Amino acid sequence: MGKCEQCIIKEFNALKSLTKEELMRVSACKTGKLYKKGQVIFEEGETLNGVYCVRDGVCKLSKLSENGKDQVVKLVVKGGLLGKRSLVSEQKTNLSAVALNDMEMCFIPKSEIMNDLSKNPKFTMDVLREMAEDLKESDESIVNMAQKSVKARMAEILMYIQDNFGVDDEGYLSIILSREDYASIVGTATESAIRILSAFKKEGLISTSGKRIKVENYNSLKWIE
Amino acid sequence: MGKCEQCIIKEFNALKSLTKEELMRVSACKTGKLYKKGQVIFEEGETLNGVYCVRDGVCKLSKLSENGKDQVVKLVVKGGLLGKRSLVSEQKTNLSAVALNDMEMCFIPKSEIMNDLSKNPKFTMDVLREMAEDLKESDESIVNMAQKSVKARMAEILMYIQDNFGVDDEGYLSIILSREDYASIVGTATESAIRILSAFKKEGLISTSGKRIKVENYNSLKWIE
DNA sequence: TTTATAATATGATATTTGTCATGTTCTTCT
DNA sequence: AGAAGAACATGACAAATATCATATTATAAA
Repeated sequence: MGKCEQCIIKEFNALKSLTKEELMRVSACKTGKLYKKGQVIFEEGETLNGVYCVRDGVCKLSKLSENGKDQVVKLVVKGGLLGKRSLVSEQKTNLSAVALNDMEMCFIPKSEIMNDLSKNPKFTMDVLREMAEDLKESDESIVNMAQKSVKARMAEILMYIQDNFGVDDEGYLSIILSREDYASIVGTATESAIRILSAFKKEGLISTSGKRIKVENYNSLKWIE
Repeated sequence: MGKCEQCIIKEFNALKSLTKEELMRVSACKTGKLYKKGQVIFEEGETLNGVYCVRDGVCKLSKLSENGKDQVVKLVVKGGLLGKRSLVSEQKTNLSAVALNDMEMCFIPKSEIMNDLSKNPKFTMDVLREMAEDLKESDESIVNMAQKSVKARMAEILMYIQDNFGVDDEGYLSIILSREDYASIVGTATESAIRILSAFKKEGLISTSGKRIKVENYNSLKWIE
C-alpha cells in the first residue's frame, strides 16, 4: 500500500492539510480495505472508530426510513471522506454506507487522527469547511425534496451525476446505478423511477445502453418541472 | 448591553468554549440588534460578515425554491448561533433568516472571531460539533421529506416544537406559527397544511386557541403515517 | 366603530404519485 | 445452453396532494 505523504487522493479532502509528519504517522496506522459492489461498509447505528478515505469507486450514504425504505442522502466518490462525524461526536453513525461498485478505501483509526484535529488548526478548519459544504448540500436537498416534483428531482440527479462525477469515453454517466438506486435517491417508488426514465428516453432527453445512461439533452432536463 | 463573559446564553452554543479574555474582546466589539416579528435578518445570497447569537425569540432559516415557494430548513431559538458557515467560507449565505416573533440578538463581526477559530482548538471543535449536529438533523429531514406523508410530517413538526421549544403555562406550543409557516416547514401547500391541522383538531389530537396550538394526544401523533 | 386586508377554512376538481399485478428482458449459476 | 432469479417495464387503479374558487373569521388601520 502507498504512503499517504505521496498519495494524490488526499488533495481532494481535508487530509491535505496535515503536515508531512502527521501524514507519515497516519500512513503507518492506516489499513487498506476493499469492498465489492453491494457490500456494506458500515451500517446506521454502528460506532465508527475512524474515517474512510475513498481511493476508488463510489458509495451511497443512506438512512432507513420508518416506512422501511432506504433514502440515499449523498453519493461519495474518489477523494471523499466517510465518517467525519465520528471524529467530533461519540454518537453512533446516523447513516449507512454501501458500495455501488468495487471500492478501494483507506481506513484511518480515530485515535490516530483525533490528536491532529486538536493540534493542527489548518486541518480542523478544513474538516469544518467540508462539513459546512455538506450541510449546504443537505439543505438544498431538503428544499428539492419538499418543493420539486419527482420528475424534476430525477432530472436534477442526472445532471448532478454528470456534473460532479463525469461521463465515460462514450458519453455515458460514469456512475452506474440501478433503477432502485435512482428511486431511493430521488425518494420515490421504483416503478415511478422506471416510468420517468422511460419517459425521458421517449422524449429524447436521455438514451440508455443496458444500465448505462447518457444525457442527450441537458438543457431540456434543466427546464423540467 | 451585558458582557459576554457573564452572559448565560452562550452556554447553549460554541461561544462557551472561548476563554475569558477572548470573550471580553468579543464583548467589546459585539453589537446588540433587535428584530420585529416578520423582519428579515439576512437574505439568501448576502455576504455575512459575522455570526448572530440569539438572545431571545425565534427565527426561521429558509431557502427559496425555484417554484417560488419558501422552504423552511431549520428553526433557531434562544442560544442558537446563526451564520456559522460564514466563518469558514467566503461564500454568500445559502439561507434567509426571518424573525418569527420579536427577537433580541448579538452580532459578532467575523474579523474578531476568526482569530479565535484558528487559535482556540476547543472553540473550533465546538463549532465543528454544532455543524455536525446540524448536518445530522438536515439528513434526517431529507429522509422525512422524501419518505413520509405530509400528514406524518405535520405530526412530526408539532412534536418537534413541543419537545425542543416547550409549551407555555397553559400547555400551548410556545412557538406560534402561521399556517403558512407550517406549510413551508412541512413542504406543502398552505391549504393542505390548514386541512391537516383541521383534521387533527377534529380527531382530538390537537386543540387550538387563536393561532396557538396545544398537543392533546402526543402518542397518537407519533403513530400517524 | 367601521373598513380594509390578511389569515383561516372548506369544497370541487385536477394532477401527481403510489400500489398491485403481470409480463419481459437481462444476469448469473450450473 | 438452459434454468432461475433479479432487474426492468408497463397497465390499471387507488391514494395523496395541489390548485382554484369562494366563504368566513381575525386583525390592523383609519
